[in-house]
Amino acid sequence: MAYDINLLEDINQSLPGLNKSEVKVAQAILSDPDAATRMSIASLASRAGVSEPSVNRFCKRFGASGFPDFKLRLATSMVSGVRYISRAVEFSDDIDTYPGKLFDNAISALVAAKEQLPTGDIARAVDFLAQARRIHFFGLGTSAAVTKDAEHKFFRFNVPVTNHQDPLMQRMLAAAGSVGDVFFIISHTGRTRALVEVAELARQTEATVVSLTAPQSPLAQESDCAITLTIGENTEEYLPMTSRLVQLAVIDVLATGVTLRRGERFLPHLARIKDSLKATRLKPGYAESTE
Amino acid sequence: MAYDINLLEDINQSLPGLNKSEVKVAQAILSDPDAATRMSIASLASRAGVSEPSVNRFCKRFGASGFPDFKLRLATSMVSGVRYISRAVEFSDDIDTYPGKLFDNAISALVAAKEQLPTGDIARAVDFLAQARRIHFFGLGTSAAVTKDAEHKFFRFNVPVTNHQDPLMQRMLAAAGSVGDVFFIISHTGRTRALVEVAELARQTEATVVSLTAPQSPLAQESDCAITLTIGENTEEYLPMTSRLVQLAVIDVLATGVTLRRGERFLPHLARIKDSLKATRLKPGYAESTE
DNA sequence: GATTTTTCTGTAAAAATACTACGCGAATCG
DNA sequence: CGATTCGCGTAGTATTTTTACAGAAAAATC
Repeated sequence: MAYDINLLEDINQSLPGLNKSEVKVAQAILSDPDAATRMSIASLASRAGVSEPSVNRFCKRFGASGFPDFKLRLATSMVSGVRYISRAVEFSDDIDTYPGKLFDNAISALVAAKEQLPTGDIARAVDFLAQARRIHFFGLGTSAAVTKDAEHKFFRFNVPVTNHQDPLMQRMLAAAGSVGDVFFIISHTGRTRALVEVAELARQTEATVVSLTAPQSPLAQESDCAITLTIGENTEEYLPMTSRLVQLAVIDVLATGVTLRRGERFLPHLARIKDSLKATRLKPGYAESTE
Repeated sequence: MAYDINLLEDINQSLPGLNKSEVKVAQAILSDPDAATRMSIASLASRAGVSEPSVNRFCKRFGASGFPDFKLRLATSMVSGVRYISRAVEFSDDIDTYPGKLFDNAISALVAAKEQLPTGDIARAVDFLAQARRIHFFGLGTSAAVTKDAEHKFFRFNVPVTNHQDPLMQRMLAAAGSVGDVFFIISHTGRTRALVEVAELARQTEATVVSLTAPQSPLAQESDCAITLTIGENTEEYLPMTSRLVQLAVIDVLATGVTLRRGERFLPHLARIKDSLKATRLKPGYAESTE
């Protein structure tokens, strides 16, 4: 139901072009939007100092079918509004505020990513990965941690997996690519020269280049299959945060895709890998995960 | 207004303990929650095959003041675009289902973690980290990728940071700990013997042990400061997923905490680090992130 | 197994809420 | 200055929601 992402913003912006009574309604809503979602049309009218039909007209002006519908939109747009915007950490934030903000940002990044998942490309990437004879995960900087995680997931599929941060190693391996080699390159910007060049080198061989990066970036263009996502990394921030989370989630999706492709008979294999860790644990109580 | 984030999940879970007609209402809502937010109580009642008061009672049972209030909650709880119900991936899932499920799981893990954040422990951990003379990030298995990320964040604070996956290196460093050394140990289970032993070794020195792990785990008990979270890693799954995401988010929180502690005069330093990457990019258009 | 008690559920009426039609008054334009 | 348009509120109507109550079903007790 693609409602307006931010109805409040809309109201605020159209404030100048509104009638006298409509302005009153707008102000009443803006002054306490949360309360507005729980009021009856009568209460809101009296709080704004106007008549009920004025409120109703106001609602219709903003595309709602009536007052209840308007309240619904207002409520939903506020949730998403909180999620999508204005959660930058300030220096004045204390311990009770900034952790929540950071989590909200992370959550909204995932929500946003979920909505723009390029399913087709993911399916193709799964194809490539499932059939790979060998997989190389390459990334630099922050994305290096993601490739490490990817390595950790994919070795389970009984495919040789490498993971290099050294650009020279990356180049050599890329140049030595052959049929069945998949070079999986992760770069948030898709503009890191070293990685784009690796992609170019690999393309000149028979190998396949799959990337997880930004749309229309040089890296995406150099790839046989590019999974591209626009992640609103808060540009104010000096520490990169949300992009890795999304990248990791995508890696999860790909690993799961390959698992599904392998079918149920593959589960015992995964279970064996997991069980192998039991002995490393104190009190074998529950030994669920790899860590 | 802290509504339940996952009203749908709530409904789904209380399904067994409901009356006959309430079950009907629940099913009607669950089958198309989006439509339910736009229906009148009469339509919903007839669709569910019950009377209007039954719907009303149903709403009140879930903490709403009445039907309109219930619709509001339902709508807001759904906005996040997340069907918290989905959960486990099935082998019958296709490309259009399982990615969404995985993202939903990731999102709900973060939401859950956000609600149980041990703020006090986080504040103490930030204290330790901000004053550290040296920081060692240790983890094994999946958590190793997280420590890699942590290393990547914390070196920016001009503190020597190490990150070892080799248990022997970990032990030696731990044994050599001294005042000002912080050993930050990440383990989802908190029962990995090698890591618990490292914590013990470090505790015997003047160093500080901070851990990110499970509540009441041996590792948590061996720590000067333990950030503990219960993360519902789906035990059916054979690939660990959500725990790393949460761990990464917590690392973000800690890094941000240290940044805030350093104050605004520290920003230019971070900006310089970021700028240093510009030269590695093609078309210097926008060079926002470390990757 | 019958009876009492409790719990559930629907009917119907009352209350609350939202909408429409209409008309008055102010602003605008000729 | 008059005519027209537009904005706004009043009052009535329609819709929706809630409450009160009573019958039916289920559970508990004897």
